[in-house]
Order: sequence, then C-alpha cells, then structure tokens
Amino acid sequence: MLDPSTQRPAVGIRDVAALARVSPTTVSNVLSGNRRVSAATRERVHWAIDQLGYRPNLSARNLRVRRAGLIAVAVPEIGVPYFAELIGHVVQAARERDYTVLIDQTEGRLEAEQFVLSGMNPGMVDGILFSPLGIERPEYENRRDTTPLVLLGERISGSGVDHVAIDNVAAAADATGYLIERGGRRIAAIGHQERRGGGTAPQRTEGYRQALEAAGLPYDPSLVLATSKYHRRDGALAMTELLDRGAQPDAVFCYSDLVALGAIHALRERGLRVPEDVAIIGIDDIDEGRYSTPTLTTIEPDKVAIARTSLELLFDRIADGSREPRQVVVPHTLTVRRSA
Amino acid sequence: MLDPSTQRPAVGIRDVAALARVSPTTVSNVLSGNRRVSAATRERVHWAIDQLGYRPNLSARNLRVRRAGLIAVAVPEIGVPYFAELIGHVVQAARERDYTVLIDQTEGRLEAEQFVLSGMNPGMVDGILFSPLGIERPEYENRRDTTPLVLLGERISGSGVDHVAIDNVAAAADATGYLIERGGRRIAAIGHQERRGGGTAPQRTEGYRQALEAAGLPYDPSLVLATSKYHRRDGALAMTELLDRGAQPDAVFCYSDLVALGAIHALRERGLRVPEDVAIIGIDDIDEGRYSTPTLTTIEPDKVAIARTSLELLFDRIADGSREPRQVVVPHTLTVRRSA
DNA sequence: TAACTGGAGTGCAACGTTAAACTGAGTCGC
DNA sequence: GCGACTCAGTTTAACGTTGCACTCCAGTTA
Repeated sequence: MLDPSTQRPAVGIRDVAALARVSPTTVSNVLSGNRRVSAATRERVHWAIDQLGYRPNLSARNLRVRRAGLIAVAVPEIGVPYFAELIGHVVQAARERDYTVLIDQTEGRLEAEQFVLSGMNPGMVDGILFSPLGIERPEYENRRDTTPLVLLGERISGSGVDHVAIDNVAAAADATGYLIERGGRRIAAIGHQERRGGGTAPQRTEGYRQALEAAGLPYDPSLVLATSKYHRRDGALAMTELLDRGAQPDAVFCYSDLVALGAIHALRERGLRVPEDVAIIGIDDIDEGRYSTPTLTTIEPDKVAIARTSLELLFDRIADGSREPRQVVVPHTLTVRRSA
Repeated sequence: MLDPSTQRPAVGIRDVAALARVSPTTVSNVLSGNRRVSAATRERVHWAIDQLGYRPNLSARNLRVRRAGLIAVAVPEIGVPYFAELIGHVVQAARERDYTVLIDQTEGRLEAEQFVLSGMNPGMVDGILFSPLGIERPEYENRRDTTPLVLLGERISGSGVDHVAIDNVAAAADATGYLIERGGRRIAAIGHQERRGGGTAPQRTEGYRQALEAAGLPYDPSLVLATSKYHRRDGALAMTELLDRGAQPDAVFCYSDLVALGAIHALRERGLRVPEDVAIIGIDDIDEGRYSTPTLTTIEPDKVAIARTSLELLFDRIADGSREPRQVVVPHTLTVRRSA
C-alpha cells in the first residue's frame, strides 16, 4: 500500500528547470529570492512554473533547511471555547509569519502530554505551544528533547521553560474583590484543583483567599469546590452540590466562563435568579458570555496578546535555543456585564 | 539565518545503525516492521535507539514515502463552536489512524479558499477536509490539483467531489415543521445567503419553504433574513431588525445554533420571552445550547459520524485517487429542549 | 596586459529516510 | 547433489530541495 510509484509523477524543481532551460538551483533562487536572478531568467522560470503547475514540496524543503514551517498547539480540548478562540488567534498570528498550525488534543491524558513534552515527531514541528493539564513540574525539567516549547496559562516559575500567562492570583483576587464590592458576603469558588506542581487552579484559589482576607471576610473551605475539568457540566454539578448542601452563597467566583455558565444553568433550574439571588463571575471572556442570559461578568485575559506573545517567545527561542527562559505576564481586565 | 549547521547534530537512523552494528535499513525495518528482523538484532537496535534518544525525522520519511501523515482541516473559523467541536472529533478520529491534523482558517476569504482548493502546500498534507464558505461550484470542477479533498457540509451534487453532509433541505423542513406543529403560524427564518453555486443556506431556505407549503402556510419573503455569517451577533442583529420592522413572528427557524442564541439574546433585550412570545429553533446542537437560558431546541447533526465518515472518504481517496466520488448523507435528529 | 571585482548562473553533495535489488548461508524436496 | 526457496541482513539509489564552491564573462583598475 501507498506505493510511491502509484502517485502522479510529481513535477519537481528539475522539471521546471528543464523547461526554463536553467539549472534547478536557479529555480530555487527565483523562488526563495536568496540570490539575484536576472529579470529575463526570472520571467522564464515563472512561466515554466505555471506551465507545469509546479508547487514546491514542503517535505523536501523542510528536510533540507531543517525547518518545518509548522508549529504545534497542544491543548486539552479544542471544543472548549477558550481554547478554540485562542487557537483562532494563534493561527492568524502564525500565518503572518508563514507558519502553519497543527493541532494536538491531549484530553488531559498524561501519555499525550508526555508525548508533547518529548517534542512530538522531530523534524515535524519547529516549536510547540503547550497548555498542560495534568503534567507535573518535574517533568518539564527532565525534558530531554530540545524542541522549542512555550507554556500557555501555566505559571511555573524557575522551571526553565518559557511561558505566557495572566497573573492568576491577581485575576482571582480582582474577581473576588468585585463580588465583595457589590455586596457579596458568602462567596463560593468553583474550579479548584489539587496539583502538586502548582498550576492555574491553586493560584486562583489563593487569589480568592487573599481577596476575602483583605476584606476581612472568613475563608470557608467548604465553599471552595473542586472540579475535574472546566466544562459547563462541571460548573452545573458543583453548583447543584452547593445548593443541595444548603450552602446558599450569595455570589460565586468561577474559575472559567464555562464553569460559570454551567453554574448559572444550575441556578436557573432551581428557580434562583442571577444576579439577584446569586451573583456569578467567570474568567476567560469567551464570546458566549456576551450573549448568554444573563450576560456574563468576567475577567478578560488579553487573548490576542497571549497568542502573539507566546508566538514571539516561541520564534525567539527557535532562533536562539539557548537564551534565558522568559516568563511573560499578560494583562487582564474586569469586564462587568449582568451576572454580577 | 536558520543555517542548518547551527542546529544540534540530529541523531539519525545511521547513528543508531552504527551503534547497533547493523545497516540503516535494518533500523528502518525494526521501526516500520516492514520486514522480519531477528529478535536479537531488534533488541540491539532498540537499545541503541534509546541510548541515543533517536526519534525519526518525519520530513525525511515523508519525502521518501510521499506521505505526510498530515491532513488539513480548513474551516472558516475555529472560534465557531460547531467547527471547534467538529474538529475535536476529527482530531480524535485521525489519531486512531496515525494522522495529525493541521488547521487552516479561511475566514471566508476567497483567496484562502482557493489556496485550499489548490492543494495547499503539496507534499505537506495527504488530504484536505474542507468546509467552504464563499467559493462557487465551478471552482471545484476546474481544480487542477489532485490532493484528495472532501467537502464538509456542502451539497454540490455532480460536482465530482466527495462530500459529507446532512440533508439540509430535510433538516430545515423538520425544524420548521416542528415549529408549525407546536403552534407557530408566523415563522421567520434567519440565516439565508445567496450563493450562485448552491450551498447550505439556500437548501435550508428551500426546506423551510417546503414545510410551510406542506402546512398550507404562506411563504412570506419578508420573514426570511439573510446574514453574512453565522455568528451570535448576526442572529441578534437580524432578530432586532425583524422586531424593529414590527414583523412580530411567533417562531424563528435559525440556520445555526449560534444565530439562534443571538436571536434569543436580542429578544430578551426587548423584554420578549422565549418560547412563550417567540419560539426559537437552531441547527448544530452545540454544547452551549444544552446550558443556555432557555436551553435550545435544535436539529442535531451526527457530528461524530460527519468526522468519521469524512475521514473515511478521505483515506479511501488517498488510497485510490481515481475512484468515483461519493456523496454521503449523515443522519440528523430533532432535539427538543426549552426554546421551542 | 595581468590581476582583480562582481554579476549570473551551474554542478555537486547532502538533508534522513526507505524500496528494491542483491548477498550468503541454511533448508528442503526429489 | 542441485535447483528453488527462505531468512536475515546489506548495498545502492533515490525522494525534491538548497547551500556551497565553482565557472564564466564583462568590466575595472594599476
């Protein structure tokens, strides 16, 4: 199967060269613009190119120049709007640099994440943008592979890896602070996750705790609910549990917009009003929150900046693999809508 | 820049061969399993492989075997949940076949769509899954490139191109029929688009028309609104226009869930209740509709089937480029929730 | 005139892999 | 005892590009 001989006889640079009566090198130069080629020759080459419908073979080029023109974006799930929107920006920014984006979906499988850390298929991608989920800190340090890698959304200081993220502690504190400001006194948090290596969730819990403390409110661990993922369903389940338990919060800080939308759904099912009975705030600012009922108050990370900065870091590292790792903090803002 | 010599000296199959004291071909055979290799040799090779941390170079392999192990999925926008969810399924199904998925975002730019039709970068992908937006029928026929291509969501019969789609006419008729059944008499449609080459939107309009006719209701063109895209915003704008105009429909068939959610948002803004004042139905069954307020009644295309079938068609065509094009219709079902 | 300079182009080798053809040694059948 | 076959491996020649070192010619310059 897949016998090369069954394929159409690909037209290559040498066919073009033959037709244009020049050497393959000249054709290559015309295409790449690497060296000067006389106008007359250039024209003949171009003519031959579209006579034959020639299109350069990327595999061959990549093999030769050791660059793939391809970067991988590895995220837990593309179906999650935050990632989908982020990837959209990445694809767009990458195109401006003549890079194509390849998608890897880890689904939080450890084995898939390890594969990503190991550089995926060498020679296939020039770099990786990685939004990890389950992998723990030591794994980054033991990385044998040298494929340039930039972490998204994780804050693993001193890990020797580039990363781009918002200040999760501050973001969570801002969100919680806003809930307090508008009258919340019994504020729940949904989305906590225990991770040995640190990670987004514990940082958000920390910000939540700090904001309560700053306002002189008690920190009640029973109001902090963990979820395994950040789907709508997780938010709904956690909210339902909270209500079943009779915990009766007057506001909820959700660790993602999706969780927040799930929580709102659960509240509605119980006949509770948002924000009158319970105020809800999320993080991510996905488009959905602008049209939901009620519209969603949220912490808005600058997704375009995340996309662009992470690519910049990545290309930087591709150019110079040994430069010091950088950790970039991207700004976030509070966007007030109706849910809180 | 990007001088190959500055790169780390990649360990290749010949380094492994040298260390294991066999020929490169043997190493290749161990890896591919193409030919029998004695257990002892195989073991030595494996030992050498992880001594050196060898990882095969895909560019080289692809150049040699003329397969990239890569397929492209070209959609207008990844940020649109329907596409994001669909791509998620595609990525998963592709992995089972050892294929990686690369994303192209056309944003409906004609030039980007033409690039897709032209096979993108030859040698880079083995096939393309394409969800077109603006491109017209003749363009398919004049396709010079032979990269296997499967159309998603379009119904262009006789175009000589493989495609996978739901029966859009029937789906629209089902949706409209359901609205009529539950009492709708003045039913609007949002999402029409004029396309010379046919396409999804006109088919849905046709289904809508047929359902009205079947129920003996008049077809009123002023209740059919066109939108340029299928975003929430487009739905909201169209709905607002309808209300401003005093058209007062009692039900609306939206050509996508996103449009439906936008319409619901607009209705709420005007203080109208869904479904009491206006019933809303969409198409797509995105996860969002299960948690929205109210939850969304919709036509559910079997997305997993679309992903799997289209990949099957694609791999089929990769294996045999000259087989007759096939058009596969994927089932859809009506999922009733709260909005209608 | 010989020695340089620069522009335009050519030829060769190599990137890392694998298919195909080949080598030898052992086994089998008749 | 000899051809035919199998097994486990090797050697060779690509796949389509491109960087490098080279050539060739015309125009300067000393």
